[in-house]
Amino acid sequence: MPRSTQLKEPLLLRNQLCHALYSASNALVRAYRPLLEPLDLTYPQYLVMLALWEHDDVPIKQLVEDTRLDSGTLTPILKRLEQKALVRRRKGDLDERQWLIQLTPAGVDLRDQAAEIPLKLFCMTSLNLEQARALKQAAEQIYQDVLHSAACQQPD
Amino acid sequence: MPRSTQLKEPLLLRNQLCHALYSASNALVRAYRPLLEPLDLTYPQYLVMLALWEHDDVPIKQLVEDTRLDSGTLTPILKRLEQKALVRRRKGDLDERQWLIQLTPAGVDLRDQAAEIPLKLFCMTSLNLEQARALKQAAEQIYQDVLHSAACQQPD
DNA sequence: GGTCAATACCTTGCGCGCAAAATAAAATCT
DNA sequence: AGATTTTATTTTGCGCGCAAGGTATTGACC
Repeated sequence: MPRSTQLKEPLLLRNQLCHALYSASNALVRAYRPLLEPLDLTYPQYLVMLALWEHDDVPIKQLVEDTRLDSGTLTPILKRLEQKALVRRRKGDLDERQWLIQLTPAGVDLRDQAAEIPLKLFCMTSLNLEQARALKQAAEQIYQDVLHSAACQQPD
Repeated sequence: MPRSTQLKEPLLLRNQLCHALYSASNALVRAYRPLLEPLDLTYPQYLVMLALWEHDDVPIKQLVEDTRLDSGTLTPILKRLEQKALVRRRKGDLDERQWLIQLTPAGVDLRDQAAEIPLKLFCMTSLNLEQARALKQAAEQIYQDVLHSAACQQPD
């Protein structure tokens, strides 16, 4: 396939980077499901737990930043994590507007059960470490580029 | 950052390839929104239209394969495209079980309005063609690897 | 030819993802 | 201090994404 194909036939699905990323992302979330089922977590809930295992007792604002989920998505997720008794919420001491999210002992303990998940998932892929690093960096670049959807300056 | 960090601290969000792909994919769909709004399409609806512009008058089974959306997702999407008079559905001639999805003239015409979208989106990123190709190929590889979620054989 | 399994598609139910609007507290301005 | 704006979070509404279960038609087996 000549390297210009992607520009010559941009409407073909097989040439679409976005479709590849979209279906890969969906497939990854599907692959997480059986691994997360023993923990009774969905993938977005797992993302929140990852964030909290790193920084506990934080305002929702920080979870928005760390997980890259928006607040309208986080609110019901946190409600479910609270129902499972994995997190608690308390009013901020300084700022009455913000809620601080705190792991319960059960939430802290769950970390051990999650410890093997990243490696298990990595092993499902045929990527080596170098490829994975390059892919992650490229995905980060796209995320940053597209985040605020600047206008498009077409080249030549 | 040493190259082994990802394996040493696999639970850190900033080391997670999946999180990068997940948030990049979500950000891309968000970036499509203003471009697709004039066409009155969501991103998944746009995927179906891409598939149909390529192969018209096809059974849903083929749309499942081409778009990589499952049938439970496609059914309501096709219903909405039908409401917008972009597609029609007719019973299969040979097989009474299958529905053939067909573009209407309006559906065919919409292709022209979509022609510039892939390039516009590509221009939002700072990727060059080579990077985009590599990223797409890596995403495809992950998609294929993870598709049927084989068991994990841990290396050394 | 009748039974049984496979196939194509639809429905249901739940959890996001996110834009837009609402609420309430803090900060800023005057 | 009172009015205005900003900030943190919740609510609402809609469209997926997908597992699980259902229906109807076809194909395979005996």
